[in-house]
Amino acid sequence: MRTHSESEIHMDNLRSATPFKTRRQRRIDRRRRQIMKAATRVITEHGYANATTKAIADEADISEGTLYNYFDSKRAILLGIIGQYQQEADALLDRVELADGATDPVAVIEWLLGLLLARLPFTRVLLAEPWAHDEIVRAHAAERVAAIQARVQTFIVAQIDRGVFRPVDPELATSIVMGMCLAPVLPVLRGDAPPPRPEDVHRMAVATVDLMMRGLEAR
Amino acid sequence: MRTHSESEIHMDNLRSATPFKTRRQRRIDRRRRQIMKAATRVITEHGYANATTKAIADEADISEGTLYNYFDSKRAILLGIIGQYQQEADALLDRVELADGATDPVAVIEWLLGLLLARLPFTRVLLAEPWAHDEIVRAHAAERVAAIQARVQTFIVAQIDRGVFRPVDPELATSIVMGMCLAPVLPVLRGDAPPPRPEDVHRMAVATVDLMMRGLEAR
Amino acid sequence: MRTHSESEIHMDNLRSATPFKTRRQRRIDRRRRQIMKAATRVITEHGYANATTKAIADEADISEGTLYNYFDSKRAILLGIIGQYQQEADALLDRVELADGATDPVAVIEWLLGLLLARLPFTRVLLAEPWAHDEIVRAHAAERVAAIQARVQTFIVAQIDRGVFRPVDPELATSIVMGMCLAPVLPVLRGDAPPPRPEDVHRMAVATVDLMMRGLEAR
Amino acid sequence: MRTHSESEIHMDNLRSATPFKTRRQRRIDRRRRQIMKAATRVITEHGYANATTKAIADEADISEGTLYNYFDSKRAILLGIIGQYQQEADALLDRVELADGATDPVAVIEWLLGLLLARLPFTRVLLAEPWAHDEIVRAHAAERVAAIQARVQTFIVAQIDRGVFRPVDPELATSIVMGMCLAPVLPVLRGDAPPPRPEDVHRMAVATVDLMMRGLEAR
DNA sequence: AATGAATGAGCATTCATTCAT
DNA sequence: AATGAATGAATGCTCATTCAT
Repeated sequence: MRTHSESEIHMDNLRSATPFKTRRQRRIDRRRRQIMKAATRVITEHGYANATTKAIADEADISEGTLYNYFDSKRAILLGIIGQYQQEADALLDRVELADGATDPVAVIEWLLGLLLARLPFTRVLLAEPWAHDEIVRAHAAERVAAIQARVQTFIVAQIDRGVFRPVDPELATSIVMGMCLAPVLPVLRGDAPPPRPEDVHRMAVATVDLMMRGLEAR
Repeated sequence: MRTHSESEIHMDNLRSATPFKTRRQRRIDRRRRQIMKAATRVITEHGYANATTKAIADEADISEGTLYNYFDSKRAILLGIIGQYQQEADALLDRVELADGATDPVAVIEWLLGLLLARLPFTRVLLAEPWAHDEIVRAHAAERVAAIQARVQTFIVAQIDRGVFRPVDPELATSIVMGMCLAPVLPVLRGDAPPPRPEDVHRMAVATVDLMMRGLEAR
Repeated sequence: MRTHSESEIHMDNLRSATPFKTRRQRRIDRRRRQIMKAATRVITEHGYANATTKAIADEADISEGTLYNYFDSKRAILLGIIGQYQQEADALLDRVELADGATDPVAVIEWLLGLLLARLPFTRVLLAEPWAHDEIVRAHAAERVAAIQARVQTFIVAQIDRGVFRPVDPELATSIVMGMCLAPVLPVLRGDAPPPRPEDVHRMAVATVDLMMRGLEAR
Repeated sequence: MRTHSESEIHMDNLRSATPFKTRRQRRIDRRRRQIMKAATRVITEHGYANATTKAIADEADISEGTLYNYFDSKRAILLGIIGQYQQEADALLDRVELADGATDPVAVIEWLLGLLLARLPFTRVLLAEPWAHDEIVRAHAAERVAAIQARVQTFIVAQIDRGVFRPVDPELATSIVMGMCLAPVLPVLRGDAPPPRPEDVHRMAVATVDLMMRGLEAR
């Protein structure tokens, strides 16, 4: 079967153009998601380079051969995972942007931490595997991060214009703000700490926003 | 050669006891550094799991067999790299601690960014490979990060006690501060941005300290 | 394929419970026998330590990778060979034991020599490789020899009790009797002599029994 | 150094022709014996194929390079060991032959068992390694065994002629007699039993001669 | 003569991918 | 469409042998 990439494109076309999919197409989509889910679990636990196609197939409860009916290669599975995550992240950012400045910043950060944690395995794959030095994978992940960075920067600039934020270097501030958001969940991502309970996530968000807005300095 | 561990111990003894090393010991040390340097380049480019012993040997301009005269295994090379980096990082932290509160925070951050960037390949290996899912490597790296975290937290607590910092949750603040420090160099580490010039590093340090101390909020 | 041990167990269950095997199981068994046969040839010619997996695969006319679909390791192949030989040897001993004292001793020895010679390559592997200094292999082979030794000793004790044999030290006598049986075929096993024709085997058995029963002494 | 083989020959010439050796030659001989002794220990423990030149050099307390100043190759060491053993075995057989028929057969067997056991490591190497399937080693060992066999057979024929032994097939009887002599020490050679005490050796010799002369049959 | 670092061919084993059923 | 046996290139590692010092 040489038809995956084409069928992927086809699928995307269908998805954006019309909500109709053939029964066949739905079955294919279901299988692909099943495989990506299994692959995410395996990659999360062992890393992409150490994740064998056999392990992924076992986890997905299908045979190794079937894997290749739905993806061209092991790498294609990783790219699929990244693409899927991208959709969810974009959706979050859309919601934040819509709500605009009116939104409570604590709530935004809490949303973000929530997404990072809820999609823990995906986040791990997204953050850990770019270092995997596979040019294509790297490019995909870098593009993803850049997109998010751009939207955050736009938001910060808007807040400065509006006089809510002090006038700071927007680019550096964006980097630093993103670093601040990532920092509290890093130990969890690394598996060095257990996933926090919802109230912990709230505390994290409050502390992050507090530091982000007011800084460390005593006044 | 079964002598690495013993010779390492010997070396350490000599190092702490006297600055004298035999000509042989110096030759061995030189070779080990040469191999670690080559391995760092290869691992930086391809990731640990994809770095073959052949590639490392080629990069070091020696034969594959010779590699094993100086390290017991591929993993031992990675641990050697981590160990060497650790020494340099500890030295920096010692200097900062000695200088104490009197030090200009901008200078401290600049030092830190400088270390991260000067040892760019080492930093990359240290940050990227804990995800490698090799328990021993992971433990080593985690321990390293924990040590740094502890020293930063001690510093923050001291500043709070002294009334320099506001009373904030020390643990969360430590995470966030570390995230803020790491953030500006992350794109460089990922290879998505070129290494900054010294004046850029200064700008970064200033901006980081400014945000860290005063926050985003307009007043 | 991680299924060897399980499928082996499954096989055993089937074997003892019912004579039915799936088509798949039969194919697997056939392949395993094919590999063991090839390995026996290679090990016979070069010794276990010098038998490469490549040579075994070539001899079995499969690829090296396929080898590992049926055995976990090179050593597992050797253990498989020993295990298979064990079954045949046990079957012979069972038949001899059933027939009991009534049997003509010449016929028994002839049977034994026949087994050793008919399974010449297996015998060679069994006798040569215990020296291989691989603890697991050695233990397997030693256990095998001990089992045979025990049955022979039981037989000798019975004959002494029955007054057919003189009262001799049973343990030493057992060793010596086994040495006597092995001796005539040793040159063949070592490849220093061609395999004897059936009538030669008969002569050997007659001579062995004659010496064993009546000794060298002129009377 | 390309001079080993020549110096070996030279040495042999000197040895047989004259008792004088240069100081240099004596030093060389001493080193060679030292190496063979070390190699015997290592080969005994790990088998020839698993004995590394490093292990042999360590055991002999010299460097790996020095090994090659005294032997052309690893195999040459094994051949040297076999050659040395041969001299000792020949000496024993000479003594037995000289003493002739007058000798107590129990004493002869006891001597033989003693030699096999006293030179346990050598015996192991001689018996175990012929299966190593190295044609040259095999040829050497086979020749050795054939020489001993010939002398034993000559002895048996003489005893038959003299009316001491029954008229039996001399060739088969020789094999079987040798098997009988080897049998009691086999477990020791295999490392499955501890070396017997001198009184045990005597018991073995008595039992072996008893069985050998009178057989098992009750009369 | 002695050393031991350097070599590189060779080894057992793994795994992404293919393809006959 | 699904299977899983077969493949073989690639990997980390070993070790007999060489050779500059």
